[in-house]
Amino acid sequence: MAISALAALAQETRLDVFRALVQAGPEGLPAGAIGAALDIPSATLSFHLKELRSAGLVRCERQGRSRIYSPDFSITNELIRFLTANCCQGVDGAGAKDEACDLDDEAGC
Amino acid sequence: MAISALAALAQETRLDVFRALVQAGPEGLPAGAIGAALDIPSATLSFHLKELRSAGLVRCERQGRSRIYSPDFSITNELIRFLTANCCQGVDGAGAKDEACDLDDEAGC
DNA sequence: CATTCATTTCGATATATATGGAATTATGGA
DNA sequence: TCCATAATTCCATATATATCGAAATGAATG
Repeated sequence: MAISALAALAQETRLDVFRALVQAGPEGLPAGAIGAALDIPSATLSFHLKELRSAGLVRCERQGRSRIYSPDFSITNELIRFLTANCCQGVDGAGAKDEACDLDDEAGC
Repeated sequence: MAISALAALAQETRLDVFRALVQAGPEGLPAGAIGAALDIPSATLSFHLKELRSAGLVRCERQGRSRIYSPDFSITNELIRFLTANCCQGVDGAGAKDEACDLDDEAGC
């Protein structure tokens, strides 16, 4: 599960779409509205929505000629639990430095 | 930041490597030991370690002829904060269903 | 039933990622 | 200096992802 959820969110457009749906709340949004708001061509949007859907991050229901997409938080919550357990090991990590990650700190390595 | 961290973890081999490092703790592990433990060819491993490094998820320091990799939790912690804020919106989501995500629930959509 | 509107699928194309053998670059001894 | 070891880079190759116009599907409506 973790991999597919991570992969689904690891893409600019898709993350934008998902966040828009989170903002919209449980009511969700019709595909067209998402595309209009984020300026994404319909074919592209459809591709990404399918991706989000198959990762279980969004649900979809028909309403007239529209399709209403809405966020499903169960997977994100699982993901957060997974990351906390497997990738942090209780380490609370103080205050998240804002480094540029240049690859050349630590010089020689 | 979120995108690159998500992308770095959204890959089986890389997630395995990162988890191994988390398990190993702050002491870290030499590249060779990781490769041996997970049975990954050196070139492949090197590729993934670079990827993890450029996402800021691991640090690396020389020690003799080895290179010791260790987990850096600042980014994962940031990531968790990000997901909580942007992808959950306080919704606690009860108990994470374990559905198979077949794409064909909800029938027609 | 023809038309319009919302959205998806198809299909062509471009780009990015993953894999791993072979060559290369350190580094620590004998 | 020469050799073995540890790891990286180089390179060719395979596979997966992203993009988006055009065609197809499906529902509402006159």
